[in-house]
Amino acid sequence: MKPKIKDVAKVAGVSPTTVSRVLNDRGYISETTRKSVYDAMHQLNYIPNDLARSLFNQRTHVIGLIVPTTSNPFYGELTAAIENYCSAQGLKVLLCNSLNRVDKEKQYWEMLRRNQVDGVIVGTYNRGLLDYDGHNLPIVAIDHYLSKAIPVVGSDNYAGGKLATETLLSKGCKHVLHVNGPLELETPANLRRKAYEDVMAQNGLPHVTYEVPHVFDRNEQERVIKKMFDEHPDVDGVFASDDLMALAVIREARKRRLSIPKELKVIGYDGTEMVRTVEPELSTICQPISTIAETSVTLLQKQIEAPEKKTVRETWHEVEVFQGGTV
Amino acid sequence: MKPKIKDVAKVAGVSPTTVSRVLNDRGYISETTRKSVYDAMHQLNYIPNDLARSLFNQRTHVIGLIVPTTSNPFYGELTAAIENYCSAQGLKVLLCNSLNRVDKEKQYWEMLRRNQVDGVIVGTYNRGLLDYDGHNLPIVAIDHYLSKAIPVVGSDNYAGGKLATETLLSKGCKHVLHVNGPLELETPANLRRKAYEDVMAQNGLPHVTYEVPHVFDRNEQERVIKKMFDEHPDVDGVFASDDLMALAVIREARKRRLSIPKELKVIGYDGTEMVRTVEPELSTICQPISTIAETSVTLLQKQIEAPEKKTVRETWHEVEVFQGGTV
DNA sequence: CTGAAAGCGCTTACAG
DNA sequence: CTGAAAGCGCTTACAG
Repeated sequence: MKPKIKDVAKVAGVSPTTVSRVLNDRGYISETTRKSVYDAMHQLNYIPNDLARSLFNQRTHVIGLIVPTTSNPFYGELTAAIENYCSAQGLKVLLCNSLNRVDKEKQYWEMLRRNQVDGVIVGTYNRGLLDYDGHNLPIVAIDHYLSKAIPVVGSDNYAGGKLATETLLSKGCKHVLHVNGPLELETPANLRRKAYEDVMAQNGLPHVTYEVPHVFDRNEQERVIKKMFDEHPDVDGVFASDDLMALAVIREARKRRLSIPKELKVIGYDGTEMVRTVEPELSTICQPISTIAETSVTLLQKQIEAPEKKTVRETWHEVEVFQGGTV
Repeated sequence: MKPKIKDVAKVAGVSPTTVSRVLNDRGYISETTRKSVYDAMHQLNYIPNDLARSLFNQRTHVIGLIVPTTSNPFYGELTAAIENYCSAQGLKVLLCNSLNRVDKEKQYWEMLRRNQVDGVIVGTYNRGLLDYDGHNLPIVAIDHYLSKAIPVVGSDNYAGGKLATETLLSKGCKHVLHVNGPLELETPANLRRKAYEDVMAQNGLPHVTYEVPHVFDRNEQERVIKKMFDEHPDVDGVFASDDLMALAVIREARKRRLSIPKELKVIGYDGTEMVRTVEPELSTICQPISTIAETSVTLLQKQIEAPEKKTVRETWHEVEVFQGGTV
């Protein structure tokens, strides 16, 4: 079967200890034995068993990544960015698509622990699911407040919401509405709404937010958007809390024969490569996905290396407005 | 630190052997000891160490998944579908985004072996990268021929290409062109082109295929598409080998003030949820992504359970045409 | 510079 | 019905 360290040792004419030493480049080894060990490894096509190493070292170099689903372009890109950065750092990622379902997420947490992951990056939130503090597992959250102790990374949602709203107003909108996903207070994304409301208030304008309770439900989204147009026939600007929502708004607007950006201006949030490719017309607030990915991984690594050290609690990255043609 | 089986045994007043037995539900255990073991496990908040189990069992229940990148909607959805089905089967997935780079893919293969994965699902191909036959690792490929022995799963590319081309012709197109990705012979996706050529020939029409050599390069894609329009001003139908390409064609057509579908008809391939949501107008050939995902996992599991048994070499799933408004 | 021994946390024959 | 022992493939003190 698969050659093990013992086999390599036999071929090289040394002890397993020595083979392990050259493998890990630890201690003094004479050049000649080092060479003969390497030769033996090549000859046998030896591949170390990371399970055994991890068991001993109490370190797997595996992290868990929990996202709602890689089907969503934002999370698909975030996942790619995180995994890529991890692989450059020698970290491996165990992927978990929670589908925002409590039962699935719970199961994933247990699975990750059983597999002794060194840490986990979470892009979901299920209230009260986990005793997030009563653990000793390094965790970094993306755009979700899990607990007082867990670092959060994301785009500067407040600045983004402000930028979006101000962009609409600066283009002459008078009646700006906002569509958002589920308004849980734990989501920093909620700051997008807050910023919208603040800016509107500062300009002496009323604000109205429409909520799509179940985020990946297309029909419900459509229903809410229709309602929005029905209740506000005079709307001239919409800030959608993500690009898919913005595109849905645009589709509905077209059905109603509203010309964009003349009669209605629309701006989204996220600015994924995907949406930018498929619909370059869409004006949006771009999140720096790869920066968010790198920061999350780096913060996680710091926690892994030095669990006792305090880490930065919140990291918000700058956003940019992308001027497409819908604003 | 973390409680181990020994700690549970001590609390329950039994031997580690017995704890292991109730954990694995193997052999006869009296109800009373079973209960006391469970109680001890709860009390200590015991979580089994899968590393140790895997080391002994020579089975990790982890598989590797290699895709170009989850940023791409097709692979993002495929990844989600595969991971989901896996998790329902008690399998975990180690994600690898190869970015179609030989060096990365090579590194991933080694990583997966070191981690003792039970098998791997591959959605990429790098010619001659691996001695695909000189291994004993269960592998399933998605839409790529890796070697004579490795099962391939995908959509019925030939039928899809035929359907696409026939749809265009049936709508009255006379001058149909085809845009495709890199034309490696190893890709069954090449059958999409073959089908296009065959159908055109059967109808006594000339066929011209444009190739975009580097698949995820937007600029190059644009360049090729421009060239296509320049060289064929009389084109009235385009079959693009994937939806993103089709959307790029449509964008260029709009720039050239061609009205769709009146003057130009366009049909794509893939039919991801994403594109269907963002651009429901696009007519396309839909691949049954979740069926492909399930078949791949199932085939892999069969190989894992019974490595000596022959598996089906090729599995092609039916496609469907989606009639949007671009055809 | 190199090796024998013990141990990472689990499981499974083998006894009893 | 239950336990002591050996072993999965590695690594690291500890001797020499």
